[in-house]
Amino acid sequence: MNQKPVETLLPGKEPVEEDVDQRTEKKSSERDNTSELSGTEETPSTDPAKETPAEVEEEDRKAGGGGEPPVDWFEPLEDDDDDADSASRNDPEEESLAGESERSESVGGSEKTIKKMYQPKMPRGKRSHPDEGWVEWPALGQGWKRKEVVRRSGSSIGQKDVYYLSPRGDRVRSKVELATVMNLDVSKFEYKTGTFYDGEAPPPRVRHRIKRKIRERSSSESSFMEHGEGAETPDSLHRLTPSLGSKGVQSNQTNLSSSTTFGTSNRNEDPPGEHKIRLPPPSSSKPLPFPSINGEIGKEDSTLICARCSVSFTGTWYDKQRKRPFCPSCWASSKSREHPMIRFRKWIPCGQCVGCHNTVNCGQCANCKHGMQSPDTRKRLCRKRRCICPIRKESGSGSFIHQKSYSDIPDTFDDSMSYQSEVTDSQQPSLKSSDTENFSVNIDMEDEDELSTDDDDDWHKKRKRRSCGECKACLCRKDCGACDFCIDKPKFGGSNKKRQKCRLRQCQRQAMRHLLPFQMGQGEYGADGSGLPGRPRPHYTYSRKSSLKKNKGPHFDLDATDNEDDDCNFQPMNWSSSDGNVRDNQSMQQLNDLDFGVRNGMSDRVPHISNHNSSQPDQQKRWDAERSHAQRHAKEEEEDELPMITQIFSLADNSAGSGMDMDNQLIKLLHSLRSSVLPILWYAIMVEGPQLQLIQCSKQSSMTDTMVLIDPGFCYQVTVQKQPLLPTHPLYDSYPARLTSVTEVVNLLLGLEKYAVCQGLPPKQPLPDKDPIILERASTCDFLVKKNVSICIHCRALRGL
DNA sequence: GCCAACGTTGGC
DNA sequence: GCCAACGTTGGC
Repeated sequence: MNQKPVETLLPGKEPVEEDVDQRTEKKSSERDNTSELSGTEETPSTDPAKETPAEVEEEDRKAGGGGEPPVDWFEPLEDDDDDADSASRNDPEEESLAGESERSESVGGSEKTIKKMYQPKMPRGKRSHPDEGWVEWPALGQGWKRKEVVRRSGSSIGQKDVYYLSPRGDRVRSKVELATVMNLDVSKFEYKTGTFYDGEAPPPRVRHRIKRKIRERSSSESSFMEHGEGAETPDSLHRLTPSLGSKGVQSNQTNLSSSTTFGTSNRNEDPPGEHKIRLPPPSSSKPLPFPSINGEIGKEDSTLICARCSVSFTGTWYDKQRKRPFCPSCWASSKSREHPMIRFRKWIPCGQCVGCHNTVNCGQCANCKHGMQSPDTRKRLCRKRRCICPIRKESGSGSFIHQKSYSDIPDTFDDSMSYQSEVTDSQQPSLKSSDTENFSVNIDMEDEDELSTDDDDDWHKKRKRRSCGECKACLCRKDCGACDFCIDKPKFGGSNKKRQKCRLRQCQRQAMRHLLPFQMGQGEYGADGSGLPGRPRPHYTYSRKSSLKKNKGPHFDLDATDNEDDDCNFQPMNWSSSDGNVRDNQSMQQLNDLDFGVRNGMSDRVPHISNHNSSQPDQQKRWDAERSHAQRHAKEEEEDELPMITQIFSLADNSAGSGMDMDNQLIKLLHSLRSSVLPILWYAIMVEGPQLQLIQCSKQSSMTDTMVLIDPGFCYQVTVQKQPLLPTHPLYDSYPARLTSVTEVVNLLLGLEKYAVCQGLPPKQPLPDKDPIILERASTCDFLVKKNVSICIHCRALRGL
């Protein structure tokens, strides 16, 4: 059966789902497949890591199952081999295959996918052209096209996503979207296959495909295979992936030597063909009634009664909670999805110890005898060949908790782990069967360590590196609903083009800068945004070194890299949108805030201009600069004739001590203001604090330098040219102390329009024409005076008027 | 160099 | 099945 590797491999590579009927419609893709498959099939035989042809055949046998019912197209063993090969050498063929992989996204590329899975470490190939791979799909109507894309990396590698393309060019990703685009009832449309059905919906498919393992490569694994033991190697025994078990189940029917892993005495109960369920490894760890005794394993094939169907069976199959015995059939039927989160960690033998180097079964130990005498397909590793790696023992003290990995482990993980435990209970006396949790974590941790330096780990980190998980933005779970990214989201009625996380939720430390809720800092912080929080934009080489260098500005050491103080440095920021309703723009006041924010704190209503020395030239120049700056921006806005809504916000440093609820209340008010008509050219923005600010953006307004600041408690303050009005200002007497509604805000804004800014006092002595006019103000200047009054009484008093 | 767009992948 | 959102690409 090994003479025709193509035939034996093909079934294993067949996508388990549908596709049979589809293939006729994918002729073009199949043509590609033909040539690529030839490359695929050759991989095992050309694998230099295989020592002998016999070993290659052994692998083929395992992979192909010798004509057994189709197995999953993710053949872990092959994958392992290939991975091992990848780890131990640079396989030129692999490179060529990578190229093939790049072309294998379209329909019918399933077979090719097997190759893709073999090279998850390969850098992502060139993305296929969006126009490629589409197949006319008349089932949906004239002009519709369909395309299948196989995920090329990640833990869901190999998974197929189906897309449809409407005649109008709408790209549909799901049934929901399809319903939207077609505006038809698609309830009888099977999205995956692209067909309509009559009557009852087709029964849910039993997915043969398991979650693929990925990132499962290690040199130790490779070296292990070099022992030439094929299926009998500790490696195979140590596999956790159920798919391997399936392989074992399938292959054991034709080849005892390959029936190594975890088949059970009742494996024949596996449903055949389409309904054949890949069974998990048998359980033997806590709280099984047949734990290892003195390292002995072999009680597993005792008779149990299935808690579901009452059928007696042999083995140690339990439900996923491991509380009740489940026969394999019920176990399988209880699994709609196999270990979605499992990374298929392995116990990876060191490959160096005496046990690992021993390639000959002693034939005397209990495990050897068990293998020879028991029909149980589980082949247990000869005790003389167990890994006795001292490193493993040193680290096997039960202190392996690896929170992240462990937290990812679903309850179903036990099923896999039990097998691991079965193998290692005796191997690792310190790990009792009751140490299931630690044990499972142990494995994961160990694997993490093993793989910590490979690209795979990099991949994982890469995917996760945009979130520190600690900053307030990361902890925030609620979308603001107002930023451009939120607006883009379908749930907010957007077109889902940007597909980015809410700007307020972008990690303040690790998100790319352009995703952070500011861009205004560009001018203030330098064109490259140096000094701003967040990661610099990538240059697609992801060589952060050069980028981070730029990040070290003089004002802030916000190389966010991991500065725990980042939050404290968080600056007011804004975001932009190209969607029209929210537009990238600059708040003049906000720009000024960069300098004066601290002095302008909500809690401080004491004027910072404490005396008439405010007339000092530097003070006046600063004001002038502010005014000039603000007016310049206002002019730009007006020239653009586009509504300006600048949002500035930070979840960092909630100095008011209010919780997220209060923040949210403030955001709600912001939203209400945004959806309301405010007095002309008043805009609501959110800034650090958080603080809601109402700003007048028109230089034509007498309130151009006036802001209303609302804190999370809805208390407000009015500032003019960054200086707060004294609490004694009569304005405050006319309005409630807290602005809790749009109406109250609007009333205040309307009231402000009745005021003008105190003009202060002109210099006593006329200055040369070219000199700037320096105004003086009293320390108690009202700033805002009625429009028919140009100078407040305090300034007048200062001059003795 | 920026950024809109979107392929892709993780997670529920 | 669907959504969220990360990372990359190509156009500008």
